[in-house]
Amino acid sequence: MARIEDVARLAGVSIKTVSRVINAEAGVREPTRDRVRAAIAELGYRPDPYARSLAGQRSFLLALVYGDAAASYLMDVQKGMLAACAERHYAMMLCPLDARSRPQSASMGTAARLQDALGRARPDGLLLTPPLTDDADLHALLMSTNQRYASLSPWLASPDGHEDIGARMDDTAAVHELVQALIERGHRHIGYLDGPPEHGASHWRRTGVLNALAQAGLALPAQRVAQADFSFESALPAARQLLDQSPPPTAIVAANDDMAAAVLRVAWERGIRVPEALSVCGFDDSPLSRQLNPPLTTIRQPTQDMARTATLELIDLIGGSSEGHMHTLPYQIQWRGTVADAS
Amino acid sequence: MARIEDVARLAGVSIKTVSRVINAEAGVREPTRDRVRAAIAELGYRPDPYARSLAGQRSFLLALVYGDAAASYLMDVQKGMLAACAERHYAMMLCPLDARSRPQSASMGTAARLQDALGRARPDGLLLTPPLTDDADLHALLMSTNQRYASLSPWLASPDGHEDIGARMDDTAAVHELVQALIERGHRHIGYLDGPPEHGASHWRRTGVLNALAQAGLALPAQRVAQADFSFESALPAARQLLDQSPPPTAIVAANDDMAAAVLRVAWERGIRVPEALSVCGFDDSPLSRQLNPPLTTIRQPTQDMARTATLELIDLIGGSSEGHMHTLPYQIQWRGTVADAS
DNA sequence: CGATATCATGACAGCGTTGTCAACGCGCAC
DNA sequence: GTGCGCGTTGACAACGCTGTCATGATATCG
Repeated sequence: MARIEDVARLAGVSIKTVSRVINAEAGVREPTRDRVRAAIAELGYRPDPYARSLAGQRSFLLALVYGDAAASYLMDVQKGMLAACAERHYAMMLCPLDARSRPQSASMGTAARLQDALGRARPDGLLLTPPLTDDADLHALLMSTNQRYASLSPWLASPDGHEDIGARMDDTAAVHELVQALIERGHRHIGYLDGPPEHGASHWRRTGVLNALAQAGLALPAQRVAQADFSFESALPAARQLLDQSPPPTAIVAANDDMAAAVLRVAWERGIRVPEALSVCGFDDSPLSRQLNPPLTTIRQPTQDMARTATLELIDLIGGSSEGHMHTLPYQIQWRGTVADAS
Repeated sequence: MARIEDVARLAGVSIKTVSRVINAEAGVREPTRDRVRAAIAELGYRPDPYARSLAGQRSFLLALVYGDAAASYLMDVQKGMLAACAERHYAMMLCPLDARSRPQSASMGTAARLQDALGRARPDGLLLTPPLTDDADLHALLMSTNQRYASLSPWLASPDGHEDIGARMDDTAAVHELVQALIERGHRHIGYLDGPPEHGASHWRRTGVLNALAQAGLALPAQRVAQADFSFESALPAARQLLDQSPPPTAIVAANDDMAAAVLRVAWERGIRVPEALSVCGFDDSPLSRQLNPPLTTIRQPTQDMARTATLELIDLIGGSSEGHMHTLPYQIQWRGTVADAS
């Protein structure tokens, strides 16, 4: 494998000049630069990333930090982040903080597990995905160690003066718009299938339901709300509970697609026709939503774009060319086969 | 941040001895080892991974190399690989080779893209997932650069003398068993929804169908086979094509769950009742298969275990404690609601 | 009891880059 | 002609570890 020294010899310059060319630093005359580039190409030289990291105090490595999340969501996050990494010549590593991936550390908190993982490879920055964006210990650790990081969702209970960095979408507005449309189509008995209350996602989406109902002069009685943990299985009993009420809801909004699928399952089991007798809405626009029968009405979250945007923001933050912003990306309601006028 | 020198001073030993303790090398007396460990704990010392990589010529980094694959499958692969990495103190990076993640390199072949990616971070070993396991250029590149790697599926067209390393399952036997059971339940008109012919997965699964039919004295006429690319969308026209034949098939086996979902969609559109009028089977046991209505009969692939096993094998290969084996893990047929006796 | 083998430990030279700072060459002003 | 400043380049010391090999201490053996 060629080293920088070989390139320098071939180009007839010092290794420092080669280093300058590699790092696109100023102060190298164009002809010299060209000679060096030619030498690099001829030798097929690739700078050793470890030597670079050691000497330069930066690794060109970003880590994706995540807990338990739906496969399709996480996959989109990875794609977006990888796209940004490819654009800026960064590499990307995975840093799962859920207990299952690291059985031996089940007793540690998320912050401790993160610290442990960061010892093994030292990324220049981190991208946090929900629900970890609501983990106060994690924020505290990252801020105290002066780690650069971006988030894919604002910190729900962030202290005063904290500025989120990354990208988000307006969950509340999206759900508001969705529920408003349901109301316009005649629905008055609308059920809501919520996620864990400590998750920002649950909070913002629930707020959207409440706002839309309140605006129409409607209330959300306790028996029209059920709670689960965003998983299909956990949502089955919750969906049954909602459908057991009388009068039954004519529409159910779930905080994500997996839970909406559970509503569809229960309706199928009971012979309740969707959308004729029951409208169902999800959130995420996962592949699942298109594969269900009938296809699910849901809110498209621009997950890939958000991840890419947040990652670029993170890279700029690391490079010092930005102080860090939180970008808000547009959602889109996907009207599909699970919604009809209230009968 | 503490360095090895600080630990050495505190423990009253040389840095080399600390290095020995960190790397669990032999030749350090137990009391000394304890003093060093205590010093490490007291300082909260974490060896710098880049210095380690530079000096030691190894990175404790593994890369997952993949092309286009279903989200849930890839997620399981990641989980299994991450579990193995955590056990052995390796870090893991992602190396997607599909064109979308690296738009600017759309014109490069997979081998060239891999080479490009390997320049950015130099993993000690790679894990290849299908369908890249069938990419001859990739194998050639890896073997010529003497890279260690393992695969999650054998190389379909491997040259003589090539020994696959990693983990697999017996696709052919699984599908054989599944189709045999369909035949026993009275099905005689069985359709098969195939994947791309150049994929090993397509080949082995199709072979399973053929074997089972042949064993029962049945043939697989051309009009009972349709082809798609493993995606839901691509399988919709293929499913229609199968159901347009007369007599229509009483059962359709798809080469994966997404394509089986497409069969369910078309049946739903046409009012064909599943399983009463049509039995449907998938392959993968993805979350989707459980969320469809009715839930899909499918073959459980122990993806996570396979990935973990293959990764451990890879690590042993890197460490020289194994010459590399291909492990075969057991499958399991998940009988669910989409199969009934032929009417 | 001395010679030799074995074990535990340390000194020191890399590993392949980047950062710092000095040196050099050249043009321009006085 | 001399001096100054700027743009360009290079020498060399880090960066924080591991590998090699020498050294001293201890155990083994005849």
